[in-house]
Amino acid sequence: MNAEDHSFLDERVIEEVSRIFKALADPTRMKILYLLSQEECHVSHIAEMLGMSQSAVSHQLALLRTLRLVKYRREGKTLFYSCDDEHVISLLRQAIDHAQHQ
Amino acid sequence: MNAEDHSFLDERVIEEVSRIFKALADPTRMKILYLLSQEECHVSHIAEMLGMSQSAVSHQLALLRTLRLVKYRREGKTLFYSCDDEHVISLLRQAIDHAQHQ
DNA sequence: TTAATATATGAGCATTTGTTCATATATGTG
DNA sequence: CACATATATGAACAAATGCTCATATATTAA
Repeated sequence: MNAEDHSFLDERVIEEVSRIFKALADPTRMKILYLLSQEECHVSHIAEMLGMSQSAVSHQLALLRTLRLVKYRREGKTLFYSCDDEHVISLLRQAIDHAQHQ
Repeated sequence: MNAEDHSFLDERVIEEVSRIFKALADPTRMKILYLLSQEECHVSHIAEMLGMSQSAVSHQLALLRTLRLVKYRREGKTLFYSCDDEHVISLLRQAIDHAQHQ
């Protein structure tokens, strides 16, 4: 097969997919996304559930926000986060299912 | 929701899924896997197609081998690599499709 | 055996990443 | 207003990552 016969990937697509997989590749972010796929959570609840500092969780949420994988709503002093990309959750679920059944 | 009401993930599963997504998160490895999902390739062919050094490609192939995402067969001096995990290719394809249609 | 070719691998290095610590910002309360 | 609470954010730092360069290994041919 020669180069011209291949279906190549657009560099933009490669970067976009890379960003998504990078987001999913970190255990902390995986846990956060998995948690948020089950219920809307406020920041300190996530921190408590994962046994992590508020700061560490907040930094990771900022990253997930930048990637538009999560969104939030404010209720007084509290911010409630939830998933904002069902497709990414679907990828995560599939990978988890596969890892669990092997 | 309390901690005991959650479906938590086994740490082993989290690490396993993290390894898979880390493998997919790098543009070079994505390109290699995508190429190998289309055809069996020898190392220097991959290097040429991706415009990368033989060494860089070989290092990444070593990593993908460790994760059992690729396999190879020898033919003389040449090693032919191919994909060894259809599920991971499926995850990659889905992510690519999604990135392409948005 | 010597040389050539294909690939693998170790060391080194610059960049990226994920955390902590300290502090800033935003909202609500008295 | 002052203060408490919830969250965000910048700086710093250690660890992980991906490449290059030099060299090792494996196979084949002369």
